Amino acid sequence: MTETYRIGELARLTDTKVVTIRYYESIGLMPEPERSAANYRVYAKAHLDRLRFVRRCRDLGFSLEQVADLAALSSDRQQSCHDVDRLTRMHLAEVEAKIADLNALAAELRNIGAQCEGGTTISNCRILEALDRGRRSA
Amino acid sequence: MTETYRIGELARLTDTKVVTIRYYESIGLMPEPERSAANYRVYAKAHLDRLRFVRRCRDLGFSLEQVADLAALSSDRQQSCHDVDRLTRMHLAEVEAKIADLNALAAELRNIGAQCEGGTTISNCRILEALDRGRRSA
DNA sequence: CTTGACCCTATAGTTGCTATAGGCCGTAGA
DNA sequence: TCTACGGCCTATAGCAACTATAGGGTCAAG
Repeated sequence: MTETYRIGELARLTDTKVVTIRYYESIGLMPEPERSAANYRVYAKAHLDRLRFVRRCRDLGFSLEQVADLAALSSDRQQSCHDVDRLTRMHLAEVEAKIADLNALAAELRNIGAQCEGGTTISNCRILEALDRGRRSA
Repeated sequence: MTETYRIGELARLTDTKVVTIRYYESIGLMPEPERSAANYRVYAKAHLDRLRFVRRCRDLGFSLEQVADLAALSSDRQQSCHDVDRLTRMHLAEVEAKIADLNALAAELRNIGAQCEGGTTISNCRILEALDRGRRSA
């Protein structure tokens, strides 16, 4: 009745590699499952749920530590929602900062790339000159 | 006349940590400098130039491997500029892809965060419900 | 002559996995 | 019955790009 899964099935169901699941277990992010007579890991539905939660958080860019925090929070149903909200906001702020950084970077790369009009040899490559900015005085 | 630098000066001039400079040397990205009688590294202007180039490329998000490629290209002054241009374009494409990813992610986080209107406890936290999407059937 | 800032090497830790070696389990075909 | 195959097991090492630590040598100033 209570259906169980072996590690390979769990991996397929969650689009996770088998080694990654074992890794999550090793760092305490996944609880240790039962073992079969042959010492195979035997997972229950709760493990599948947990792994899906972890993967979804990872897809959203949370670090493993943040995922662990979120998971811990979610299991304490009496607690205030406040910390979850805070974690989410902080993460969003990080993501937005990274986007800003990358946008600036992309602009600069476009700028640098535009210097190259099919120039001839390295000796007068304007891209390298741009990369060298601050190296030679002019 | 030919001015020299010790590793700490080089670090200060390029805003790089001392250990990082040694690390660059260990992976062949920085050439091995002369040594003083006391076995201190003694750098010349060329090393400063090289390190500035490396740091600038890193700031622009190139991987160490890409930096090594760019440096190798830039030293062969007869060669065509084509490869430099290609590397830069490829990198720009990667950066743009990452920006797109992060934008999607930020949108989702904002969406999730908007669910929380100061809800009370974890047991009815809408953020966690959103993170659980796909876990419970409904 | 000792304090303190600097330098040296070598090794281990970080994050989030991935890869490899070496071996057991269970079943299906010859 | 043997054997080949996929799946499972543990343990360890490797990836990027550093950072941190331990345990020591050097050198100029007070």
